[in-house]
Amino acid sequence: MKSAKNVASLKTVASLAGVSIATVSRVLNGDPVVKDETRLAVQKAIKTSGYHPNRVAQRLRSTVRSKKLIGLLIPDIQNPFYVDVIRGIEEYAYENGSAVVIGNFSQDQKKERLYIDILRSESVDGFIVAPSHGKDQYVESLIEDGYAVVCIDRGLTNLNVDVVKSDNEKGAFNAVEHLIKIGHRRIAHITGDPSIPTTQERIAGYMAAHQQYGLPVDEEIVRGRASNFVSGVEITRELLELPNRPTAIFTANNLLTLGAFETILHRELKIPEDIAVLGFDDVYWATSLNPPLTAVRQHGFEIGQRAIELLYQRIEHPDRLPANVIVKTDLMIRKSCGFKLPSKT
Amino acid sequence: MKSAKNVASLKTVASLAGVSIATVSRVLNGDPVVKDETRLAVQKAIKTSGYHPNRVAQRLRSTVRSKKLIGLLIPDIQNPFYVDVIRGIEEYAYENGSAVVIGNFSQDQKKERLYIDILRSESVDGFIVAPSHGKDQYVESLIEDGYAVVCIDRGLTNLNVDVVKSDNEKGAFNAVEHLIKIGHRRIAHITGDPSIPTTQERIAGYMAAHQQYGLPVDEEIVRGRASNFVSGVEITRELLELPNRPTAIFTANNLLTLGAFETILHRELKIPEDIAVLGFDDVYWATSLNPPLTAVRQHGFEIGQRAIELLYQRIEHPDRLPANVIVKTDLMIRKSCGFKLPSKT
DNA sequence: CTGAAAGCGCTTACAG
DNA sequence: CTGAAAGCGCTTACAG
Repeated sequence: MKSAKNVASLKTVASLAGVSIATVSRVLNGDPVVKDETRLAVQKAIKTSGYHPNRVAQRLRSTVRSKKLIGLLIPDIQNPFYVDVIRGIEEYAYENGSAVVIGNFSQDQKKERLYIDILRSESVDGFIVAPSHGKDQYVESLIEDGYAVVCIDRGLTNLNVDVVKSDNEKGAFNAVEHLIKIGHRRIAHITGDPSIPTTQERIAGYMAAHQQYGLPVDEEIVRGRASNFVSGVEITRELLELPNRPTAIFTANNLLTLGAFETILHRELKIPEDIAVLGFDDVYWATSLNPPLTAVRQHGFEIGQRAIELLYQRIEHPDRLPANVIVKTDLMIRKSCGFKLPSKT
Repeated sequence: MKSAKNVASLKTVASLAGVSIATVSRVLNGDPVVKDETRLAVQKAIKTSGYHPNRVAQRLRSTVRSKKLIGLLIPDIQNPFYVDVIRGIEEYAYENGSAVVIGNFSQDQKKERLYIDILRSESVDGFIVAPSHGKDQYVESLIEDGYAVVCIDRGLTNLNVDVVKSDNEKGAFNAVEHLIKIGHRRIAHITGDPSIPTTQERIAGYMAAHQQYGLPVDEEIVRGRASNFVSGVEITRELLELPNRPTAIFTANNLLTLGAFETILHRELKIPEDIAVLGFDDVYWATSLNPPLTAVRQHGFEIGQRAIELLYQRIEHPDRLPANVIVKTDLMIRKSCGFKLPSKT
């Protein structure tokens, strides 16, 4: 019997209940037309046979789009922000009987494309994607082919599509404003990968705060290459070696923050006395850092939930207008920035 | 054209190439019987039509088990250890054309069961599971029904099954031995959920080290309830308030470590001078903690890779004997334990 | 109210 | 070497 999955099918149930498979199917789909007596018999047969519908066959057959299988394309599963997003999506999916296929493409476009191909051929009912950049043609083609698609974290420049993301500009603005208010005048910004839209939005917030408070921007201390840990380490090092060192660093994501923290502590400099650190992305280990990190919290879980809600709606109403949901961020003030800047110079 | 996925099928390709769908199928599956001329024509038609096989139909049709779709059941996607495992599995799957469906059941047995049902009815070709406990009947039933199953992190007590996991006992032993060697004599152990096998194995390692070095164990400072952050906070607090406070704490996973760290720093105690901390699970933020954490590194990525390799083998040879792979751990010595215990008392 | 039948996109003996 | 046909497990008009 090994390796033989003798699963009950419609046929099993039908013969057990003495009806046709069409009738069983109707009962399963809650068709009210079925006679009560028949329904009861079928339900009993379903129970005793331990029948579970075969979703593969369902998916192959049905022409109307259902919500059984959702494809999820994540740029980096190691980033806790995306883990929160995933949890938000999964919780909702779970409650509504959908399954989620996660493809983690690790910021690799070739991998992203492979996953899109696979998920297409698995006939997923919809996609939730963080496009690798603003004009991601593979994601565009998905929409053009009529798939239900919701973007998270980043939108598409050429196409009008449902998007759910944080208010990056406002979040960055609030962060920098906070630094200014507690006395900082020379604030560095370690940005993420400049090609990613989010990076640009956070830079915009940084600039806007300077503008509003009449502070000049020194382009020399606004720099970024990749969005990863190594980049955080390197750029922090560069900043610390500047003759006119900044008094605060605003990092654009949690990996960069980690790089900055490690580099600063390694040099035996004190946070925030020698240099303050404020990071975009609040994460679960932020309060265990020493000192605890002041951070811009993104609501990843909510972003995930809103995204899948929109996806459900999109599947039901393919023609409704695309929505653009901006989720607010919160500034979590802890100790890594200090309260008042020590009167220096 | 909106919402109408006009995808090329075998039929499209067949008529384009002027052959039957059977022939197209043969070409796709590399059947050597096809005439070269025909093959070329078909291949050209495949290209021009942009054909991609429909995996749903393939899965429905084929009786032999393939490796196209792997189901992955993860107890807690927020735990970076599992994220590493996922990455290991995914990388291998990606290279071999498999897709991975991840179900994150959040230590919730009901959710685990739902996901198993869903994945069953998606006809996955195999499962990789971390069973919620040693006698997880739902996982057992999977094996009994002939599915290919590989367990990670924890095995099954009643059934002989492929297992890949860390050498928990040895890892814990090495950790405690290190603490003893640098002078600690009173070492607390904050354990994970006592019902999880891994917890027991780590406790065993703790005990073995004490035994080997002739150190008595004080049961009062070996305690644990859940495997989460809150439990880490609470138990650390209890330990710190003991009249005869331990000089070191060995925490059983990264969440507990975080709880301990935060609690200790919150009391303005110094690590390692006032109390040393050594954690099971090395994580990417461990070096950014202040002081950097001495930790037992598990090789999650490798565990994932070994698991999916075993799964592939199991699918090919359903009857080969179950393997039990134990992956070694490494002790990463950093600063949270100090080097020599300050001569105290 | 229920059943017979077609068909979703494939694969695979079976003929020829 | 290639095609016609059956069938995987469903759903859904169409008859009755």
